Amino acid sequence: MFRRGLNICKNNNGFEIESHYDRILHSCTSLAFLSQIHSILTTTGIIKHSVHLNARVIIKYSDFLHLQSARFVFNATDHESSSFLWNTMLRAYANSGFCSEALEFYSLMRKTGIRPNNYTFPFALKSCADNLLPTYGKLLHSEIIRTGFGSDIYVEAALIDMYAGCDFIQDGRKVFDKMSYRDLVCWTSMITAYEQSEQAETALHLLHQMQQESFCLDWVTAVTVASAIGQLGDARRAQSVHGYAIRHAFFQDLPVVNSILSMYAKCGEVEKAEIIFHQTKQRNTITWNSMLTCYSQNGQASEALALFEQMKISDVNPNQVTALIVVSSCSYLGSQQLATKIHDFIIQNKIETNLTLWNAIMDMYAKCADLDTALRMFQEVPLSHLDVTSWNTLISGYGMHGYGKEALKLFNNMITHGFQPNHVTFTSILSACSHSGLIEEGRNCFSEMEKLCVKKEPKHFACMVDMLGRGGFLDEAYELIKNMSSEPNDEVWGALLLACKIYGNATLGKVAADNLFHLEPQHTGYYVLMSNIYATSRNWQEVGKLRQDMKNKGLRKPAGVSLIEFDNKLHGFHTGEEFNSFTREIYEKVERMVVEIKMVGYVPDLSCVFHDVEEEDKHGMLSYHGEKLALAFGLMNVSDTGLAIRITKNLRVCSDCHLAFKLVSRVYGRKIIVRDVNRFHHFEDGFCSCNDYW
DNA sequence: CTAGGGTTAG
Repeated sequence: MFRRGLNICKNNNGFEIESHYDRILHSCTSLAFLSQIHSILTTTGIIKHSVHLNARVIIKYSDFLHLQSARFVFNATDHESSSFLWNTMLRAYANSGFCSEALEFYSLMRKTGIRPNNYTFPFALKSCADNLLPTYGKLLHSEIIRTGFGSDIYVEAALIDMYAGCDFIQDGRKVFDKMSYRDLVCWTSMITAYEQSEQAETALHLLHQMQQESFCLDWVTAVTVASAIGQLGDARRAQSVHGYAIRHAFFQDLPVVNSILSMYAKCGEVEKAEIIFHQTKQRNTITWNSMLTCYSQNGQASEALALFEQMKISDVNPNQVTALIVVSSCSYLGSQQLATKIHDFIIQNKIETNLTLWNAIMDMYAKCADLDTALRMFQEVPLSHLDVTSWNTLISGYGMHGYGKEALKLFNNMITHGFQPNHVTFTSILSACSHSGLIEEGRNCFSEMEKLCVKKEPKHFACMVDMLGRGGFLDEAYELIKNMSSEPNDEVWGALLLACKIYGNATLGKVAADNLFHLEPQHTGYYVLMSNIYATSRNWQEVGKLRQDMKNKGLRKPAGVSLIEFDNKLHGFHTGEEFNSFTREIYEKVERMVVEIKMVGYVPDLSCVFHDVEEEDKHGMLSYHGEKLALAFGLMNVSDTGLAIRITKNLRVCSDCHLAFKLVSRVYGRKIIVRDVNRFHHFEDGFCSCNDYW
């Protein structure tokens, strides 16, 4: 009935039929419905008479990523005569990301003798950018000039995008400069090109020029500008973009909200990002991910994980990006229970795990003291599918746990299997050697760097200085620094300073410290280290001087926090935690703990106390160290004695706590795993896996 | 009758 009615109509007025179906196709939202319409159009023969409807069906199929059906429609048409349907098919390929198909199709078009026009080139160019084919793009450029379309504004804009996409910003700029007329889109394209290649200042400079030519930003430009300012981390200019967006009512557009949210995140303005996040009622996955990133990038990993719990019960679905952020937050916190939970979530929600995410999960397990799982994941992937990051992750994981020999084996395996190591590989292997005291092996690796074509960077020297310094080769370490080809940085001097602390070498320590105070005057850790060196030699005068120096500069010792997982939650303990009903019990436990380990020979190591306070106060301050509170909490709550008590600390564990933990592990018969900023310590029966070498 | 610039992660 339906069909006959249409046929009657068609006989009366063919044009009306066409626009009728055009409307139906336009509002078509499912592939099944589209196929139905398509078959009606074919059997009635309506489609034969309308080039326009053919084009509409092709585009519609490509919207559903059914390029085969689209191509089928194209092939059935009489397309020899004009370039219109060719352009449509090319558009279908290009806009759906089928870049190589698009380019193949373009060359077929040329071979068939169809002349490209101003509509053809933008689509062909787009496929070069997405496909990173600068050579082909340049070829097209000369063809564009030859065929006389070089000053079509759409073609020029596409050229700029193509060059930008292929990382040839300068060639894009040449096109831009030659344009006789530019509209807002061209300006935005050029500005985006600079922003994407991390030339934020140039991007903003161009924006300024654009405004002088009386163009106003639209919401797309605003997004790009927000991104550029985020790159610079300029909180003042961030505020002004925010204001501009509000004044021009761009805040209706979610992409603008998201880009401003992440701009604030990159400027370290967590509170402002939070306000925007809470004000936004219609959030999408990007909104959530931006806020998660904000927390994770600003050192608030626990907040990120808490937000993730909220996201789970929201109506928005986490994706691969979400997984990456959450996984890296968990790596930072080092909680094994959470690691398993997050991994399960990824599997249950069928989040596609590419190699990047796979490596991140491996890293999470390694940093949550579950090396076995990390290794299993590594072995699950065929060798040919692994990348350098996979190897680096495992090498550094083994290194952190003090398995230097295994790390070296992995490193050698990697070379044997023909993988090209990079700068991260050497940082990992050198620090692995350092943690295990494998000095000779470390020296060998270091000297092999040139042969393996990896440039020696300051951080590699820092690893070497750390390794030699811990091993007691202070002079060799200092010589290495003096012979560096580039200027030694704070990491290098920091490693030397640490070694001087271990060996109580105040003279060399002062050399390192003076360099550090010059390079990083705001970094409190170095003042603390140097004054610890003075404190060890009871040079209270110098300790006082340094402390006054810090006071004058308004510096404070960073707050140490120790995290312990219990009941699927993380509990944080700060040094000098306030006394309340909850902590009272814990303090009492610490007191009992100290009494018990004193019976097996514990003598508090007072050198860890920074301030030169009265001796009896010092005892008090030591027992209030966050890691001791966390340990007491663990002893009270982790009732399964076969289970290790796991603690993560944001600073280095101090030597007093290290000693206390060893003794607690013996007296209480408990395994304790501590991750500090540098490495893992596995305490068991009075010993630590680091062999007191850390 | 067909075209272009955009947000998160790494």
